[in-house]
Amino acid sequence: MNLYLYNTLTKKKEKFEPINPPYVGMYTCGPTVYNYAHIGNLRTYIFEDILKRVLLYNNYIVNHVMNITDVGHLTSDADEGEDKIEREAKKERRSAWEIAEFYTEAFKRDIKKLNIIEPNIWCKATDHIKDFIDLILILENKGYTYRTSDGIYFDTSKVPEYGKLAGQELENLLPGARVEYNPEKRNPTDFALWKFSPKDVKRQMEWDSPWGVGFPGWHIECSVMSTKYLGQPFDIHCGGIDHIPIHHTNEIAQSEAAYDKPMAKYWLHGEFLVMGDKKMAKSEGNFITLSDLEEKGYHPLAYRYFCLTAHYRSPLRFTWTALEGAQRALNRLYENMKKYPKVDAEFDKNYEEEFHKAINDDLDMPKALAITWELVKDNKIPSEIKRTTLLQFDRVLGLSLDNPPEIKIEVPEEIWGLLEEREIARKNKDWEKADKIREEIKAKGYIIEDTPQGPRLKKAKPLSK
RNA sequence: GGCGGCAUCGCCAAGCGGCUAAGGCAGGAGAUUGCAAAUCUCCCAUUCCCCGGUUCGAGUCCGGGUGCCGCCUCCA
Repeated sequence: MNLYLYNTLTKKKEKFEPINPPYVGMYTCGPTVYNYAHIGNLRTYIFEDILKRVLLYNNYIVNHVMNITDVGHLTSDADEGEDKIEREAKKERRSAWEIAEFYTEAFKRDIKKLNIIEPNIWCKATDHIKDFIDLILILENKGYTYRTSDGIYFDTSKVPEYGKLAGQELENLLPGARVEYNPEKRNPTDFALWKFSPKDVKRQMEWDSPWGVGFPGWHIECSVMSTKYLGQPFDIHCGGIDHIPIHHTNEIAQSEAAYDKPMAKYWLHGEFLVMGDKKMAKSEGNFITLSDLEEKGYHPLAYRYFCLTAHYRSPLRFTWTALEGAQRALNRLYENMKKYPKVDAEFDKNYEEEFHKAINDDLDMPKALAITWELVKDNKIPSEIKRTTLLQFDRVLGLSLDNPPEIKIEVPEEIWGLLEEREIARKNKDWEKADKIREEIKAKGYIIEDTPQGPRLKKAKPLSK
């Protein structure tokens, strides 16, 4: 079955044809590890995971590379401002290296909880300084660079196609734009390849280079590491939609200038998660982390399910009610799965084909989920077949349908006491007292479900906002 | 100022010119329960922001409004 993907480069849905089938090289821009990821960041990684799983489902052999930006990402793309990692280190009174290490681990924990398959290769920027310098040297030899007082810059006017990914013309960037003006730059879109360490402050992360002590620019990192591990051109490059106009545009400029061939064949971008009507962003101060969700009693996979209800190229509006809905829907899938007998059976070919068609149509996960529900509700399909078919779907959905996670909650001693008291009242058919205790427990944030096996506790969830 | 996108049930959200406008959540009715919860069954948009147009046929294409968002600062 053909796979179709929307390519930002051509602005069209295209038939996916890897350069060297059945191998697929895929590079996804990883996190800058100066803080926890928020669920908006994580939406993109979920989208990329779905993409990868769909490729695997189509029997491609995927080599997935993800970078960790642990140096060089400044607080402004105008190449002003501080290095994000160093700034955070100062704030937390830890070394830059510790900060990077700490948030890298936090990130890896998050994606694990979301059932995101780990990349085949993780690469850290600080492990590739020599490679960055090598590429800058190539660019320098080809005349693409120039020196200013604070670094080595890439001259974007030397690239006729500059901005092709974003569809932006150089000339249109000036008027009204909120660009910090750097008088030493030849063009407003020029960007730093290598930045010199400031004279007055000692940086924690800095290296020698042919141009002086300093650190690499952000964009060079992805250009170098993607090509190093995947060759050039490689098949797929992904990232958030925000990377189109600058980061990916600059990657393309560098890589194609250096090697005179396309950087990647397909460029895919995930849309934003929005909060109210605004995007979720650290700078907007409206961000929520995965731990925030967990603290409220939501499972990370409920968030994954929530993300699957929207197409990756549409903005998705986050509300607590919508997340609650996702959690409930997912629980229902789990409940259904538990009922089905665990015996070997062939999956249902018709449903599988429908599902396959949906995911191959530019990852139409909302459709795929709709098909999933149709199957669950179809009483013409025997339950053991439902089970195997759903497990087949779960190779892409990644919702752990075969092994539903238990939501662990911490219950204080006090609640256990009340619960016991209520059970005694119930045995004595003192319903009034039992209901009163139930109310009391509810007031303390827990909901009781009486089952034939005894009472079960759940954390009450705030539905507001 | 430039570029791009979006407006579909109370909420989230599919749909990309043609069967009766997916699906989930919420809501309603019933089964179950001491009552609940959970679970199960059934019901739940003659209509797609507004106005024109193209077409045998439009939520889907075109033109014009209105409202909103993103990017051109950092961002997934």
